Amino acid sequence: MKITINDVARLAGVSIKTVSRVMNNEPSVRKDTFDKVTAAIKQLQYQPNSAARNLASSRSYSIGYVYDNPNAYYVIEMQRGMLDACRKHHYELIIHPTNAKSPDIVQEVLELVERSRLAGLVLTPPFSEMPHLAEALTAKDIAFVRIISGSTPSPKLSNCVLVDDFTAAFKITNHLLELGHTDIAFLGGDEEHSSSGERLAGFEAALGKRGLKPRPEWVVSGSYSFESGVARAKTLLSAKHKPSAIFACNDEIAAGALFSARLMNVAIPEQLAIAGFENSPFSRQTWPRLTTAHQPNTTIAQYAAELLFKCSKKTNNKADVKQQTVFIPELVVRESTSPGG
Amino acid sequence: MKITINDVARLAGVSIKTVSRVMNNEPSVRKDTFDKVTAAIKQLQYQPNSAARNLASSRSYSIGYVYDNPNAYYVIEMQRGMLDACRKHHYELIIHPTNAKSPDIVQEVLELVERSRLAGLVLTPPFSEMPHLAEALTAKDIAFVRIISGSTPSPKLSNCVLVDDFTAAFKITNHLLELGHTDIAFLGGDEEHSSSGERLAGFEAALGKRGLKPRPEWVVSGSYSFESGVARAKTLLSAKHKPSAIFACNDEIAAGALFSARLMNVAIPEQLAIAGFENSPFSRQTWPRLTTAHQPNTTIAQYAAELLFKCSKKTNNKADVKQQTVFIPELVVRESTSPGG
DNA sequence: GGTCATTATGACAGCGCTAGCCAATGTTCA
DNA sequence: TGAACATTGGCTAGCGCTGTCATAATGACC
Repeated sequence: MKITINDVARLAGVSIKTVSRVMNNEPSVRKDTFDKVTAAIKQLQYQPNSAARNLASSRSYSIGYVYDNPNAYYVIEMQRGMLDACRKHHYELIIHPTNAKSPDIVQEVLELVERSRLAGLVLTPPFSEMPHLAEALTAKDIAFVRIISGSTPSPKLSNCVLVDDFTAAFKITNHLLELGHTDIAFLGGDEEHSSSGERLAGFEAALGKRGLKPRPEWVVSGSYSFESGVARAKTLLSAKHKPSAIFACNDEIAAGALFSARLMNVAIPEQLAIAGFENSPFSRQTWPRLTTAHQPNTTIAQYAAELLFKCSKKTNNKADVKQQTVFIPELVVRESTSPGG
Repeated sequence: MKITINDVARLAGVSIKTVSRVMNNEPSVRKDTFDKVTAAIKQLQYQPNSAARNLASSRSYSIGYVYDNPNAYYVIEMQRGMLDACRKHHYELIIHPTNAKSPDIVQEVLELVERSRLAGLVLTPPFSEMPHLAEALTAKDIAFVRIISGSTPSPKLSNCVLVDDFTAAFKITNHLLELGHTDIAFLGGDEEHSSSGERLAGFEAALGKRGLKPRPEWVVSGSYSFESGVARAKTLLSAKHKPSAIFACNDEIAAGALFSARLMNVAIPEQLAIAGFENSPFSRQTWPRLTTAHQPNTTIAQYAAELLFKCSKKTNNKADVKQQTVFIPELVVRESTSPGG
């Protein structure tokens, strides 16, 4: 009942070895041979036995996604993207939620790779921002791709997918400036995340371009949480001189700020414009809905996984992998900054 | 470098086969032999090569989680629980997000099982509520465990983990009744989810026990979304005779209702008590925070996976698997119903 | 103590594929 | 035309484990 490589070989009129060559994208297979085999594979709906492949080649056809992120939407979208890439390339995705602050985190990840014989890893913050983890993986010759905040490709950032938080923040700030706001407050996220710093830099740059400077008391650090947004907005809006707009470092903070504003009878967006970041479902569940920056997480993750496959496949030379792609989150204008949406 | 079954056998002074027996919990291994082998495994930190096991036994050590649920928190918690169980039993979890409404969904799931050689599946709604899927899996002799809404074990529900939405809804309603509310409105979820019906039944039962009946116009169906909560609460609160409490079928609906109430200057909980369901992070990000029912998703999922392992393991007789466990979500009282929390 | 039933253990053959090598063909280009 | 190269097949040999079956150890019983 089960279709083996033998059946494919027979149907295609070639040897097992050649089918294997095709399956593994090995070079030196003529185009027409390749097509014949591909057709046979398709016709028989041949699915290679991955256990046998893994065993024989002593490498696995699965990649790992290590995460530690309270933002469920983010995680779901990331794994969705990786899964899409995996399906295309007949890989499997092994997910591994864990505690990033564990002291043995490096060891744990290495063990994961060994135990599940992973072909590589996709790392998101905070794992992608751990230099010692990257070093350990490199030392063990384990392929990995990092998704990190950044705007300028550099040799140091090889095998990275960059998300340009700077430019996105610049765009959001610019949007607020174009609406006539100059008194803009910035509510940062956790400072250990580089994304928060990048977004602040983008904010400052946009102001600077117009000869403006942020008021120091309006650049308030905190954490990426609803509560943190509530508290900071309350303070800002209680002051004598109030900002006319708030740029929150993510949607949760923005929702918190919005909440405080409502409680204090501040009309949104008439008296106060609020912008978030992420375009999480959350940003559509406030009222007014939040202007935000859309991060195409699924696409980013898919791209990262594809990059990983390139790195780990023997047929590719590693030289061309050093290229870096930069994703720029898009501005999404909604009612929290602009009455019409 | 890599430790194989050979190393363990040598260290324990037994044959490879005996180590294999121990690894697979096969019967007829003497206690002292078992201990010797176990010690050796531990000492060497032996990790069996799953590819080899799969190949040799032509069954896999991985289970699948098929889902289609917009609620990211739910999905994350479920997969977390399954993953915990998998780690314990040296299984792997294959996640498979898909579209439940696809016409070929049964075929798709069957192919997934075949392709990834899954040992079994854990199904959550809506997949767990598809009779034709269950039939197809049974016909193909594929092990699966369903997580469904229900309160009474029955032979029909073999290999099910039940979540007692009825009793939880009863508890929530009772909580509102105890606070003195009698004018309670019910905001339902999507009607195709049996959970919504179960919760309504629990609501009605609690009222009935006190000789009360729900007012028909206060039992409003809709969907499990924020917007649906906003709209329905607005209608309710615009009527001449207003409810003094709202039982929303999930936290999103409750948050929407809360939002409408605030807009209409209805004080929470003084003029209107609101309760949700799920205890999602969402329920802590409103203000006041939501009274809700905590569904221990991670535990439920872990339990379901364990049950699946029992079903699919050859060493167990299937008779004892028919037992059904019922999880009852716990009442969590917060400020949206009771001023002090 | 001997016989038989039972349990515990081991030898051996693969699971379905890949790897590496060499030989046998084309195919190309000087 | 010949040499160099690209393409394919045919072998052999596993990968690390499990299944099957034979064998050895143990126990029960008269």
